[in-house]
Amino acid sequence: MSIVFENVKDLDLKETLDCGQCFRWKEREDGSFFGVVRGRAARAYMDGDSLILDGAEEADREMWFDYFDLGLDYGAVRELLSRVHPVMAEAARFAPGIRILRQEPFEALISFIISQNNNIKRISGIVERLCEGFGEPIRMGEACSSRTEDCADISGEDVYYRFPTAERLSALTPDDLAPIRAGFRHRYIIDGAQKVCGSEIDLEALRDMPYDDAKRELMKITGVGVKVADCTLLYGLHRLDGFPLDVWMKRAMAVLFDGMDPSEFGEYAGIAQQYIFHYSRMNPGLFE
DNA sequence: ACCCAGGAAATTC
DNA sequence: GAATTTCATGGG
Repeated sequence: MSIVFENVKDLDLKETLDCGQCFRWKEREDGSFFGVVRGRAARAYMDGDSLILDGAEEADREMWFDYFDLGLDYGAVRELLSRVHPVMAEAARFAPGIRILRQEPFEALISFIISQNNNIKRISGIVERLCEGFGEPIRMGEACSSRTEDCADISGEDVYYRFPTAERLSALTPDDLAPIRAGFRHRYIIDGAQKVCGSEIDLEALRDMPYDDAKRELMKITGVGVKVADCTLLYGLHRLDGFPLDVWMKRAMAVLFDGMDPSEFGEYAGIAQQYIFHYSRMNPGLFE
């Protein structure tokens, strides 16, 4: 079984899945990508302007549509942003197939807690070990309903794992997380899980809250500062006005944009940020 | 050995 | 309060 979305514009899977916004998609030998989203596993590839999701079920069509943000005209957004600054136009032209994914809020939160003072390759490894160690097993194309381990690895089929729930992670100790080798971030992960599942923080409520209020909520978590909060809002809650400033972005804004204020990018600043981040990271010579 | 990695907390000045 | 150090881990 598979899902096809026809006439998809402005989507390049490599640019979108390998630009530092998500950490669970793996590129295969044939150029397709395998990933797990909201407990659904799929293999994604483009055929012309059709997006194919092998292993996905028709019942999840809307979920996948939302995940790839297919309802937004990124061509129009690119034109809008490109008028703000010539370097912005250049960055958008460099990777016009980037889209901002609608990831699960909790997954985005934990992933970007892990991202601090870390590199993308190692972040992916830690996230993978976190899922394999503490996530529910599923199988290609069908969510595994069993809550025990014995659904895994009986048939010889490959087994995949959901991102762990806040409930599961909230019950752990830092030592329990030793196998994922995230070091000092272990207690941050646990604190985030505890505040989310103890309803101290309602992630869904952050969707329609003034941006700065939502950000302050997230920063109640130990290990969540300004940048991780911005990433959680942009990638997990699709707050496209968010503008995470990491070392690359600070340098880019200072050097390439002459200290311009990000708010000048308007309601789609977060998309601008992603074009600029990717453009900078792929062209480090710009800063020598 | 040293430095850096999509930072933030803890400590010091 | 602002500046500096520390925090695990792995790769260059």
